[in-house]
Amino acid sequence: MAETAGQGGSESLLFLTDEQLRKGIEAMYFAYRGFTADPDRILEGMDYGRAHHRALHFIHRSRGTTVNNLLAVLGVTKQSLNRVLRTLIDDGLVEARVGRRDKRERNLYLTEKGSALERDLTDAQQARMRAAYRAVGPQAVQGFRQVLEAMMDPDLRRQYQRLKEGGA
Amino acid sequence: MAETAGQGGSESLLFLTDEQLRKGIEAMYFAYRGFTADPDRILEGMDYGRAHHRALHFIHRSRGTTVNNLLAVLGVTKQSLNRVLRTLIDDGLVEARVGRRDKRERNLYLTEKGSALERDLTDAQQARMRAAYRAVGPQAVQGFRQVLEAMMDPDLRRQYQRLKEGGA
DNA sequence: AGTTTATGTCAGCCTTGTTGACTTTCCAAG
DNA sequence: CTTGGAAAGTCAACAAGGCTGACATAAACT
Repeated sequence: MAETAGQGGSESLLFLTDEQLRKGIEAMYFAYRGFTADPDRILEGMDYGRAHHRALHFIHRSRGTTVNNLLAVLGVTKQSLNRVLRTLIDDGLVEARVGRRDKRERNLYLTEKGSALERDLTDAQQARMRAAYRAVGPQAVQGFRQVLEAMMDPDLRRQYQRLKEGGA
Repeated sequence: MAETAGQGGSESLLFLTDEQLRKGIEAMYFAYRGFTADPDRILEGMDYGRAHHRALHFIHRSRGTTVNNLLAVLGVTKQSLNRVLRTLIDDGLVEARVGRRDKRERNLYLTEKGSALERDLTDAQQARMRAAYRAVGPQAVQGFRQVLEAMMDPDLRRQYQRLKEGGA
């Protein structure tokens, strides 16, 4: 019953049952724990946490981005971000240059030290993902990305797509 | 150079580039926020949070499970779980029956009230996932699940697979 | 009888999120 | 040139949900 896929009509819709959706939910939960496990392991012992990782990631991703941009991407309050950013700047991982056009803005850059940590964290996280990708092949990876994108809130999807292109 | 895909040999491996892996990481991050957004919305205002949702979910999923089992699935300390479980029991959402064979164990069940809340939360979360699944089709969903499963820690993958079957 | 297991609980700490209030700096429009 | 609003920073207080360590009880196992 329910041969893999590819009939003509409505695809049998067996993949939309309550049970299948539950499995998807659980898969998402367990996989996310794996997803964060490796960087968390590196961070513990340092004075940093997952929030610092996220800041480093997105500053690396959009060099010279402003605080406001970062707030929009991360979806936290400026007080919450500031606590994290403060320590990263004080510890010399992030540099905040006064904006050239608009001097109210701060353009954020990773220092050498910041880049080094970001690289370590990303390497760890990518290693797991690379192994998973390799294990399942490009076809499955494409499906993975499609489903994730379809699950995002529209605002976040826009943020996500903006990142894929270039741009600070 | 580097035409799309599908040569004979090793699939060109373009899907394993740093950039592709980074996109995957970001997709995971943004999608997870969407994944939790709807139940969180329901919970806020009640005295409960995401931790209560998880407990309700897995108690529903494995009726009569023990505290120890739940601890293993959730991967938190008993003190942390107890805080959550305590309120759920006191509020009459969860019933803890003394084990029949081993009286040290507590078998956990949802009450009517607990089931009702669990259903609301799951409905909200499933709605988003159903929409996403429907938008991308069964082929993509299969890939989605494959990648997630490949990303899990081995222990968690075992937990996950155990849930798929039956069993308390 | 003594040990181990399952559970519960007290106390205290940390990270990371929140709100609210207030300041400084600076751009831009009137 | 003044004034309103935007960008950023900061202080204080609080909440959720993790954590550790210590200790208590009941039941099972040896």
